[in-house]
Amino acid sequence: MPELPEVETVKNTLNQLVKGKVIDHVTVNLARIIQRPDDIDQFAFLLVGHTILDVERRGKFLRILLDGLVLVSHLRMEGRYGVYKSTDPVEKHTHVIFHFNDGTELRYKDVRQFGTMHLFQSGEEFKLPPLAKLGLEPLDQGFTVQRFKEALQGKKSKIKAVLLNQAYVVGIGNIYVDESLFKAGIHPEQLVSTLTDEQFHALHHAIVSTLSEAVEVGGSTIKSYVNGQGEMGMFQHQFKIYGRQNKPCVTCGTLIEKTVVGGRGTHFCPVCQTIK
DNA sequence: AGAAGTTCTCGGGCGC
DNA sequence: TGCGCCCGAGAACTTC
Repeated sequence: MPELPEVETVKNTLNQLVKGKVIDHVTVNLARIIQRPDDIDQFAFLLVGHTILDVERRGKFLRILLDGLVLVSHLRMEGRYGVYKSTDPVEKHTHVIFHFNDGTELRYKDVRQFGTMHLFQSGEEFKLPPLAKLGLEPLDQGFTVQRFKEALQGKKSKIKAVLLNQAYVVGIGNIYVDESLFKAGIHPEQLVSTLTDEQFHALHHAIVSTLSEAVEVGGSTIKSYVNGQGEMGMFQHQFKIYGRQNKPCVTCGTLIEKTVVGGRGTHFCPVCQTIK
């Protein structure tokens, strides 16, 4: 489900909904979600009595900051958070519940069960997986064309595969990579080593503008994504290439094609996106 | 039936 | 030979 704009939106809504709440106890219904510590009872025990101070984002990960602890959460394909009253019926696929001392609770639902949670002592989270070795934040001030180019320097793969690799630039997934490559006029299979300076500039601009515009409208909802308040994103209405196979390109009218690149469904315009 | 917004691991290949 | 890097395939799971 979520790429950077969706996770950013979840972060914002969680900050409105759970900041300052104190955890009374934690229920784990599906052990595989909890990656750290190994023991889910220990995971639940460690969180008791702690207060949520803030929610931040690193790439596609949420960092839920508590006093002395950090919960690192990845939604993978279909993970979602919601705040409920403790008396509300628990919906199917609810795997983790953080019960607060005010009669509300934060619930994590995940139909496909791919999501992960790692609990760390504050400050430890960046030294270890999954946050260690993540790439540049594309919406940070420091994400310049120069640094973007340096991050991709020496890579021999296709540009789409490299952009999806979170070790170089974080937050870009299958929707925004196709949208960004279309906007920059670059074919998804062009090798990084052959990109011109002009293409790096165009791609940098396309990534930043596409992600920014998506954040502004709350991300994209294809089928399941909602923010922490159950609201859908709106950016899917602005897709120019993703999911538009066999429809005319908005620029030239040529029918958009769909192939597989790096194992992922890939949409592109065969006229606007040529390999240079 | 096959694909879905993600990422990890594995085996194999290449270049230095 | 060893290492690093890269690729593709398959895996994790449920729903449509």
